[in-house]
Amino acid sequence: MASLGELERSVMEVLWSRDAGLTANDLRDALALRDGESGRAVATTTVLTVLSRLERKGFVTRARETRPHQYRALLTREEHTAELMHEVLDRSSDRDAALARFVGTVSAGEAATLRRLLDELSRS
Amino acid sequence: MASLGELERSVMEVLWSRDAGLTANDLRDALALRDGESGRAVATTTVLTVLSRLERKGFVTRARETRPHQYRALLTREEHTAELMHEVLDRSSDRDAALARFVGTVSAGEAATLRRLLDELSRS
DNA sequence: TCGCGAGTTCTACGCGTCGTAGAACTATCT
DNA sequence: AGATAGTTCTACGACGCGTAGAACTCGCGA
Repeated sequence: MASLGELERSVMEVLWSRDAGLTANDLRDALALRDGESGRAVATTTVLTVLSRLERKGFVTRARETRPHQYRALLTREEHTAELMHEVLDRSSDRDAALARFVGTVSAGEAATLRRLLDELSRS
Repeated sequence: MASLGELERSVMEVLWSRDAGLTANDLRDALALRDGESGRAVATTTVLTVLSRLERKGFVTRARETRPHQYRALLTREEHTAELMHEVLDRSSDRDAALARFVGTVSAGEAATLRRLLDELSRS
């Protein structure tokens, strides 16, 4: 999976935080709000450029029917994260050893979460 | 953690595959062998450049005492992978949900591995 | 001790990506 | 048909990376 730049990531964050389709202007406004005073005020065309790139990279689809095109994320944030984790794992030659390292470094709470999830998995 | 380019990754692969310290020439040779006919024959200076960049990025240390400097990876490949997985997970706002997605998409064998690892974890 | 050669650092270029956005084009509504 | 909102095209500067020659340094052998 291609990786994301700073602004590209921010746009994805906004798209993930709302699951309705958003327009370029919605996104421009959301970005302006999100970063508040700190001052990321980008032009609408800028947003449109990154949206095109995100579309090309397969992160975003747009509805071309409606006139202000509606943009939405193809995957949920969690799906995206899971996919990235798999990708990282796939690059490792010894997946089990890597998993062992990973499990060895998760917090106690997350270990519990993992146990519960695996439990549910085996029960179904 | 900074990300790696193509050649940078190849160099790390070689360093990970042998745990002794390697010199730039060792690495040049190993890269030439690895890719066999397919023809990645890089100059020693090229290797040295990427080694410097890898050092700057914190992936590699070098022993400056010996004259042909000895380079070695700072982390094992598994540690590196685990760290990347954490990094990915840390970017997610809902870690548990992301973990759930991840667990939901691992193979049966890996699920078993995870159970065993978590078991060992709780036993210690 | 002095220079040679292996090894290292410096410098640089070309390409690709990303943030950035104006200019040019298109579609819609009145 | 014209104004206006929206979209695409084009472009530029910065930066990362592959690539490697040029310049420099250091230790060894004469």
